[in-house]
Amino acid sequence: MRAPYGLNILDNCLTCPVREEHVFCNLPAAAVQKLNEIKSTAVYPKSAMLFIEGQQPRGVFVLCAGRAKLSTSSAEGKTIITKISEPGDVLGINATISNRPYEVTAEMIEPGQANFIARDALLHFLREHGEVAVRIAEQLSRNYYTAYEEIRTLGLSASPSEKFAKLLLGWSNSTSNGDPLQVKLTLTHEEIAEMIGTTRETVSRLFSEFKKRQLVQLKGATLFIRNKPALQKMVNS
Amino acid sequence: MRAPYGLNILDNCLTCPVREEHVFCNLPAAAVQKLNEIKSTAVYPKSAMLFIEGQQPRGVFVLCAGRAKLSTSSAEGKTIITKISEPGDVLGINATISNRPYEVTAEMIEPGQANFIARDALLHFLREHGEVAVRIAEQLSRNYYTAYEEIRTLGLSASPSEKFAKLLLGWSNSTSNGDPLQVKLTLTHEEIAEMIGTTRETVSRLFSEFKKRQLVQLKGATLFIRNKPALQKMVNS
DNA sequence: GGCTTTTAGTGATCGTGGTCACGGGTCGCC
DNA sequence: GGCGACCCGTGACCACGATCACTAAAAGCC
Repeated sequence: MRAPYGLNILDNCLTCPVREEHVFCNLPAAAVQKLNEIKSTAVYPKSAMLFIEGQQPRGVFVLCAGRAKLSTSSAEGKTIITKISEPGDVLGINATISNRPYEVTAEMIEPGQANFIARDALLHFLREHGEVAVRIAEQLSRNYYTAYEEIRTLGLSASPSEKFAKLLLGWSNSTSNGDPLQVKLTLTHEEIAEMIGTTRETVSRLFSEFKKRQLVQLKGATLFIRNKPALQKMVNS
Repeated sequence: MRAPYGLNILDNCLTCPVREEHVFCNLPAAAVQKLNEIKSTAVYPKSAMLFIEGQQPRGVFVLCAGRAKLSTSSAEGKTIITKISEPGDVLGINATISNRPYEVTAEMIEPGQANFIARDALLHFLREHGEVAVRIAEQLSRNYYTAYEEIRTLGLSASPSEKFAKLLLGWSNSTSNGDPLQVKLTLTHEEIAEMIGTTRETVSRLFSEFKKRQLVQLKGATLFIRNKPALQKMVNS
């Protein structure tokens, strides 16, 4: 069976490959069973919005396939991307737990699939399954540390080149498959600019400069990191 | 009895004036009793460090008197102040709960007093008193939202004047005593600069400019906000 | 295959805010 | 009182990156 957008529907993406930070993985069978009852699965095209900054929290989304960008923007239209979420991530958890409006907008940047768990059902489920509630608390704590890192990056590193280098190193470390020195580029320069708080043109120039300085090399959509120590020295915080 | 630095020692600053966000206020008598057993009180001079960024978490500090600045700094010596903590605030809670190194440095900017609760004792106490654990979770969530606001400020508002206006408005809203249009200035220009990610000189110039534009007026150490709408229009995010 | 739309690269210009330098003011301390 | 440490104000200079403008390339789309 083929879903729209050439995507295979996954029967149950709650039972995902083990990744330590996955909130809903490696749970007791009873909990998984209950989760399957209260979740609903949907397929999303590229550019679909899972939720929008400022909306009342309806519940959480567990990303099964495809990636989503989390962003927030100002009245003047300037946008910052705070995170690129990958399959396994739980989106909207802070807003849902504390019952405040979603603080970010979640938009699919690839076609994908996600499970939705409504707020009421989730809270009820958490009360019954304390061990999952603990996982949620840990996730909240991790979110805080991630946000904190972002503050350090934005507040302490002055130059775009520094932030750019930090972003590249972050990508090379979190590379899911194989060689940590090659990174598949999937974002536009515009999106990269929104991640490091600069402009598209500056990102273009940074790529040129880094290539010229032999720090990186570009083959197709794959970026090879040629001089990791130099990059690390630029970051050096 | 007089403590050093002309400070009265407070017998029990856990029973503080009610402020909604105070984690340890308005607790059942049994919990307060237990807290008093596991806490220890100390007096700190100005510039004393409660804990330092990167240290293993020893426990939490409940600030009773005096204020502390929370800051983080980069290898090159650049520093950002993320928060000015007031009496009643609990410091070091994220690190202590998640057992990661303190992410900030807490330094007294006035002589003061704080209760210390060691990590083990606190965790044991939380297990016995679920209602306090819930308060802690709420506090963690608040911390996240505060951090998130900081990211928006740093990432979205380009100009120092915008961030400066936002800071002033924040102060005027959180003014503890009376008139929200007058603010007691207690930080040096240097510290203000570290809060909005700019330099001391720029802060000086911003004060001059805002005074010239009749936005604010300075009498001694008190700042009067003369044109709040104009300030809000500058922020406008 | 040719069309529009999106993404990338690059030059020219210009403003903002960082940096450096210096003078004056205030507080605390021997 | 006088000295030193720490703040605060302001001018001059300059580099960096935002903005604008335009072309080129690549990617969807009938």
